[in-house]
Amino acid sequence: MAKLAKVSPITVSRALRKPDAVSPELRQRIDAAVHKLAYVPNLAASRLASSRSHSVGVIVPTLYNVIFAEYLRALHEVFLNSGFQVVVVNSRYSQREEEQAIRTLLGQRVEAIIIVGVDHTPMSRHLLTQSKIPVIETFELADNPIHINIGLSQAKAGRDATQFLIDLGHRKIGFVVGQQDIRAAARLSGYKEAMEKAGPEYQPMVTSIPQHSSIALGSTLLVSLVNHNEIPEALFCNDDNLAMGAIMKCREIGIKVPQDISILGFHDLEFAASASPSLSTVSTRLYEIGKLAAEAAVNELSGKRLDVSTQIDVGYEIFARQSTGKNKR
Amino acid sequence: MAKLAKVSPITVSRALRKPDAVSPELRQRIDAAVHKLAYVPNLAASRLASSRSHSVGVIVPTLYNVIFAEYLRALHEVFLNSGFQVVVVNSRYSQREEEQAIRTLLGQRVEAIIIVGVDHTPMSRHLLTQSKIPVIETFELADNPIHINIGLSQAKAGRDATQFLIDLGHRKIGFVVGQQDIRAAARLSGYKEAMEKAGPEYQPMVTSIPQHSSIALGSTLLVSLVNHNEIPEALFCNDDNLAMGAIMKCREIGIKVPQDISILGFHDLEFAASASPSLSTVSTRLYEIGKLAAEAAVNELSGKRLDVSTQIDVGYEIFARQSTGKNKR
DNA sequence: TTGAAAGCGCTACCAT
DNA sequence: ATGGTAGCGCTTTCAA
Repeated sequence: MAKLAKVSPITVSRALRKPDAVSPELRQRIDAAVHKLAYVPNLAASRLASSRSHSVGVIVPTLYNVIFAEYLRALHEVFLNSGFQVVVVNSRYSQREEEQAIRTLLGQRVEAIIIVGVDHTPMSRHLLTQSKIPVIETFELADNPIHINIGLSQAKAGRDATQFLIDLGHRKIGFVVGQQDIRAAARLSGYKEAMEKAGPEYQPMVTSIPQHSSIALGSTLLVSLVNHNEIPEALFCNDDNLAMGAIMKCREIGIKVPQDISILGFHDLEFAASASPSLSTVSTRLYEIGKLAAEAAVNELSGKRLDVSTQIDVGYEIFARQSTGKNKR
Repeated sequence: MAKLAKVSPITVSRALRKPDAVSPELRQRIDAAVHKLAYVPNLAASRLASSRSHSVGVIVPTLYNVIFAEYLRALHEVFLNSGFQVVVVNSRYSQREEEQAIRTLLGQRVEAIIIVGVDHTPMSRHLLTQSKIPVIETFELADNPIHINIGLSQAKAGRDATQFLIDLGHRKIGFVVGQQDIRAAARLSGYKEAMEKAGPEYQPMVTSIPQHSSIALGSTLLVSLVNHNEIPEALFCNDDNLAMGAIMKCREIGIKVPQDISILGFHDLEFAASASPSLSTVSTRLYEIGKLAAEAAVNELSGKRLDVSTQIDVGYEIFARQSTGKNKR
């Protein structure tokens, strides 16, 4: 490469990184050679020599549904604008794979890690703590954050969501979930707490099929509910995908929403507001979490270490739309 | 690190990569030091020295909806099982960002690239061609594949889908699309071709809002259709997200599907079969494309270069479900 | 503005 | 089974 352009390697390096520092003639010779050879600098060598990777790592539990879409969008927007490449790794809801992902990302010397959740294997925690890079844990609130933590109390959200259904006059309230990740378990515990507090006639009913969440799974879950139990007066679904599927299955088999059954989702995914009936749900501010997380990372990296708290509770909000209503039974 | 365990660096390297090649005592000393320091080998150095990255690059146009979910799932399954790390990069439907993604991935010396689509900037093509690694272009059929190509004719699928609606007796058939990527344009051209061939009373009606596809956008598009035109007898939606949104909006405003309007989607996404009414759509075998692509890459990399064609047409299939029916108007 | 020398942290190769 | 040597392809530092 350097030979083809008849310059020294260091000049090539400079021409590629700061073209202004090189004379026009040389730059042109180099550009020609670069193009001719389809030369792409070896990032491994570059990273090794400069000990900068210009990349950040993002770990999400799934790429197979739309739950983290807005979150990822926010992360991409902020990081790309700040000159960082975003490496997305999918832990597939497995702490083992999450630990593997952390190793991979640290091995790549990403300059920050944004990770969903606050529960990790002891080894993961250890790796993250020792890594000396900014670590942003998101979506939940940690008792003991590794570093920066931006999220909301999933248990509290679950409790309030359940109370919202109780306040509508419902007693038989079911909880519906696919594979039970940690945040689902927290919401479930909030649900149980609210039910217990409401009185003995509020019996928890949990329906679960351990598969990754999807609209189709929501339909399947509703069918299994219909087959096995009496139909509850209200359903608290672990996410909007399940809620949407449940609504559609209700429609198909003639159960009216919300007259016969109230259905409440979680996350306020893109389709919730435009569904028919529109979906009542708990907004978790997915975009905002991503934006704050990325900004926190960028701030840390620029050394600006702002005076903001290391833990941010973004809260949540219950949107009462058409899929829930007062108990009429 | 090596000093802490009092062994040579090369022994550390061996202990980490093939523990069996090292005596138990040393291995133990090394493991202890590794853990104590939370040591993670620098992949940049490893890659540089070994010129192996053990990773493959995947470029998709979006991570913000569910279209590529099954495809990604298949890729992950095959590659992880074969010992490759999967690096997913999002080109956000931009050829410029796609070229950037290619540079990044080649810079990382990924061992193969799986990329959605067959249209790239000349520079992208050049980089890919010169890279000497397996390149798998997916979803479309190329006249001139860079290397391996697994997909289907989007134009033909669009034509047949339109013909399917024509055969149901519909004349006023609309085409609905969000942001117009290349595959959407191909399907649109197929639609126009079928309409033209059907006769002069078949006037193409295209409704488009250049935003990324979502169920919500489908609702919005249907509203704009209602506001601006007479309502068509049938709607060919560029993907199931839009179709789903359109169906829900129809329901909301009292248009009966399929009695008043037939709605056809594309891709057979996870929710299509369980929607209510269930969604007629064109299955594009998302999982199969991903699986074949990953297997082709793994084969190439293992030198087994099988005797299979370098281009595979996986075809497509029209699923006539409940959202389409004979024209009753 | 350009280049020479040194070294980033690993692994391949060859010894022992 | 273990280690010494060299070198991967860049960038940093210092000189010219």
